[in-house]
Amino acid sequence: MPRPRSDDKRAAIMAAATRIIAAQGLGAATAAIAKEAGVSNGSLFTYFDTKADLLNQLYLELKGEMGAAALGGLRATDERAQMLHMWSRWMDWATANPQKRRTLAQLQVSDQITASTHESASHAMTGIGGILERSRANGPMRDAPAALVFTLCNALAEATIDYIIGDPDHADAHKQAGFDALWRMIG
Amino acid sequence: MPRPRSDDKRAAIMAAATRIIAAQGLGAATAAIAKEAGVSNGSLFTYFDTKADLLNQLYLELKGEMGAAALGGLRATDERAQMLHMWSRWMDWATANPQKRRTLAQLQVSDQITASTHESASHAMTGIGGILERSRANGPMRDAPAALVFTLCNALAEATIDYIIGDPDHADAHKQAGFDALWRMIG
Amino acid sequence: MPRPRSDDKRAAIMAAATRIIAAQGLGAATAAIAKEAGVSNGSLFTYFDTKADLLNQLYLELKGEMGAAALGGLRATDERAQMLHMWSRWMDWATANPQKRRTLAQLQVSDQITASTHESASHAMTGIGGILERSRANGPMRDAPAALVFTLCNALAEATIDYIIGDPDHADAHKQAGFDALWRMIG
Amino acid sequence: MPRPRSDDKRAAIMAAATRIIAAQGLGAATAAIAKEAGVSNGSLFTYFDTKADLLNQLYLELKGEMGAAALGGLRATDERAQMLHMWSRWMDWATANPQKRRTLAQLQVSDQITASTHESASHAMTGIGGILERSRANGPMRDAPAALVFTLCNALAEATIDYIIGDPDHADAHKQAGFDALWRMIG
DNA sequence: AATGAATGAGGCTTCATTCAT
DNA sequence: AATGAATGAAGCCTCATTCAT
Repeated sequence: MPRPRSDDKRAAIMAAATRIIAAQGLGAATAAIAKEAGVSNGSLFTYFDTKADLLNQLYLELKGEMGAAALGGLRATDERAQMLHMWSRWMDWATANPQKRRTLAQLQVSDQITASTHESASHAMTGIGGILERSRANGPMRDAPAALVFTLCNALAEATIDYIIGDPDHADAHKQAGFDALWRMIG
Repeated sequence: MPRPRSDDKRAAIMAAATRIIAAQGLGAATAAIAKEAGVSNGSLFTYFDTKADLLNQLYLELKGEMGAAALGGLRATDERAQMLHMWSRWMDWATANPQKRRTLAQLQVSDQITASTHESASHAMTGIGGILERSRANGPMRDAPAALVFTLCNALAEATIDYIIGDPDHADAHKQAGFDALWRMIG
Repeated sequence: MPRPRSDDKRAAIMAAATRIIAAQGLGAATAAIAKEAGVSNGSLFTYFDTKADLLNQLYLELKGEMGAAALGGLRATDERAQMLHMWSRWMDWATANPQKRRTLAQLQVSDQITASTHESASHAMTGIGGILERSRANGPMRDAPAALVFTLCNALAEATIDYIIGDPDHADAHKQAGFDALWRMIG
Repeated sequence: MPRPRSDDKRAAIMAAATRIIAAQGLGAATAAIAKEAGVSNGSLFTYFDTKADLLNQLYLELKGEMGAAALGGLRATDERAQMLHMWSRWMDWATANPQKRRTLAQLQVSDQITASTHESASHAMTGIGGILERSRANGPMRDAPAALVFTLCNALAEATIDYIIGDPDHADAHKQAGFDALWRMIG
């Protein structure tokens, strides 16, 4: 299958998938996604070989977007400030894009996502990982495996986001509380 | 008097569902579950009204079992010791029952699980919550919302478990590292 | 299968079947009928070998009851008076027992009812047939085949009943109009 | 431009349904209908949303065809001649299309047919109703409700058809006998 | 390339009937 | 005899994917 031309259409399908999956879960029919994208049933399969393929690419894209959002506007300050900045951006992106967040969460645990996709996705987090490494370099977790620290940090972020989404009126307070907890953990 | 409804059979179906879902995901066919349970296709539906019903009950059971495991053998010592004991038990259960853990994780994010089921399930965590409350009573998070603290703690546990499962050779070290992180966060 | 003893239970099942089929159609589950009869699932099959068997017996019973109702209280008067009396009783039974009527109508067209059952049922109509024969003996249809006359008469009755049920406030007028039409046809 | 939805295929499904239902009753499986139509299992559902939908459309079509058949070739003569012509056509259609007739009869009493479908179908009978109205305008049923008259007439027709189908060798005689009875009733 | 009809393999669930108790 | 659990064959419908146009 040759690379089809219209990137717009591809993007439309991705966006539609995000919306539909957020609403209906991963069981959503490809036909529903195509319709939401304003594209025909069959066209979807000229852009993605397979439903699983679509899912994997969507995962990569969302994860990448999230990572980029977290890292945007970073300036050269001390570790704590950088970390806080990143944390804040991360929370902001998640609360501003609840559908993307929700879909991403579903994809994360889906068995349709390949191991290799998971690995690629982790690259999107490299930047975050770097900051994290520097942040913990002199803290109590300095000797723990990097991946464990990263996993813990990620879990904290996800939990905080979940909590914020459930109680958006106190978003800032929760955001701060989450960060403080994080920093106590690693800083 | 007819053949009475057998608790064994119900349990067999639950166990089979755990195994099959761990292997195939929530999309697993009821027929596959029935077969694995050594029960006929239709019998499954005399024990559970619906596939969703089975899933909800399974969620409740697994969550309950996990909560009970975490709380078993608790003795009246200081908070840190209690918390550590609980943490340890929790990790042990999870690593000893990877399929249950995996299935539980899938159920947790499934949109088939009712809000009311989620609520019931949270009761299984009450005991854990109590210890957690006492543990943080004099710590840095003493003023944070209980639910947020709980969410963070849970996330830390899940992340640690995930990590342990991925690298079981150093289970004890990771378990300890996770707990230290937790304690720094709340203790 | 030996004839089971409790005629009460048999009757209860019949009555339940009448009610359930009136409400749900012939597709009604045997389990639903059993439940309505206050009898267990499996008991139904000690009274009737098969669902089709139940249906056939029910057909026979309802048809017989209807025939008997039509013929009750007949006195030796002239043909027209007898016919009118019968017609009136027939309509009355049908309007007083709408569920039986409705179920009977469904059974009449069902392909589950055997040819031999249909034949047996026709015996229940023998009495009616006799009166009909005498009524038409000197009328315009005196030379038509008896069965055709009977069929036409029956159709007229059914149609009139249908109409009465749909507009019960003018039952008597419709009853009379139907009879007059009948008498013009055969009398 | 995709393969357009084929009217032929739709018609084939309708025809197949007529045949299969005539033979097996309304319980016939959609798969059987699809197979008889030479169409895939799932294709049936691109032409009809639901089995009930198919049934309703089939009812409409058959009823319409029957009504049209009855009214074909009508000329401006007196009422009795028109009525006879119509009656004759009606009988002819029914005897020439026994499967359609049989299926139509099943549908007529099925609870799958919507009230609104029944109403639409009655429009197909409007023409017949008109002739009937003129026919009875000076007869003994001139003051009876139109619907009742129609119901009776219809019942007579159905009964006559049933009888003819059961004894096709004397079709013409029965046809005439039925009509004479009708005319005595209303003319 | 785009469209949407066509395909047919399953999936969930129902149900008549049988069977252990 | 009575009960209701057990069985497994269908049945309706959905859906990813293919294909004719």
